[in-house]
Amino acid sequence: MSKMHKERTLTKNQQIIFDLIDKSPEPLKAYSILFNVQKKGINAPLQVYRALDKLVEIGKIHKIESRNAFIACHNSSCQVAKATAFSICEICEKVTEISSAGLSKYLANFKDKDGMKYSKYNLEFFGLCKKCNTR
Amino acid sequence: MSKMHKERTLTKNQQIIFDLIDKSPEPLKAYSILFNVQKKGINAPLQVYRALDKLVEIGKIHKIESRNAFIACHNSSCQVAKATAFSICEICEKVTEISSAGLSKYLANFKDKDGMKYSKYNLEFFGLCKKCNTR
DNA sequence: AACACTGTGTAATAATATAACATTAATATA
DNA sequence: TATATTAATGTTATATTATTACACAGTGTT
Repeated sequence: MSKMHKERTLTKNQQIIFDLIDKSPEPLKAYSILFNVQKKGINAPLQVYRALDKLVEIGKIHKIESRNAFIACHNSSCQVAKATAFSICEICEKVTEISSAGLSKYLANFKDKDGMKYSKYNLEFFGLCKKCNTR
Repeated sequence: MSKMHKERTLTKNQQIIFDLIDKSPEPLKAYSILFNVQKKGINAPLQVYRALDKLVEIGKIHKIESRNAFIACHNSSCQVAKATAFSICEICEKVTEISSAGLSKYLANFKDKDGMKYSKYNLEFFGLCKKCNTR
């Protein structure tokens, strides 16, 4: 077997919460997640936040900071949450993860005035999605 | 008089809150602002949030989304909050607004897979600042 | 005057997130 | 196997961030 990505086994709570986010067509908020998993035995905000923290840490989901919401990672190249870019529609709130080799290369190599490089970034673009743009 | 940037006159609350943020060496959170301006007659969260919203809207301050904090704009070229970039030190939490013509040009012209351009963006870089990096 | 618009003041509450503590499960390694 | 260690869980309480709803004041129209 070749040296491939180590698939971490999720714990029960992590799996429940990841499944929910992964199936969702839109970013989910922590308390909306909570309400949706209460039937599965997850009762408290902290249980949700702990799973979310870990899932973000291992790159299975991303947090959309401007919306306080979470989305599954659909970018096979980002095993860790260190370089994220999204487009956000200001009308319908549709969020899409951007995977552009050019963009990620540009940002990963970006240096500030002092020549400083950074280990992580998060970029959120805002505008109108195709559908909302032509309405 | 030439066609220069129209300096909007801030209202009393807006001015009080802008002054506080503008003098601060670090991003300020809404409730920390509230505590600091109570002696000036601003008593309620909503008064703070309303001023913050307006100040963000007219580009006098920016919100650091990942920190829920507000910083004065020190980038003369951004009269409106439509294209922002920051570096954030993960140790000391120092936040600096990045003004790079190259970066802003690259991002302003960025098109996604569908050729879609976006009207706004917010970019947050994370890493260690110079000081923390050499400690 | 009547209207629209923007901002203010206040109280109440909603939404987001963490602290603190006790317990249990999983992993590692002696 | 025992035991030490780390990671995850469960629960209660609480802190932090942000908005809703309503009454009113100032300013500039028409």
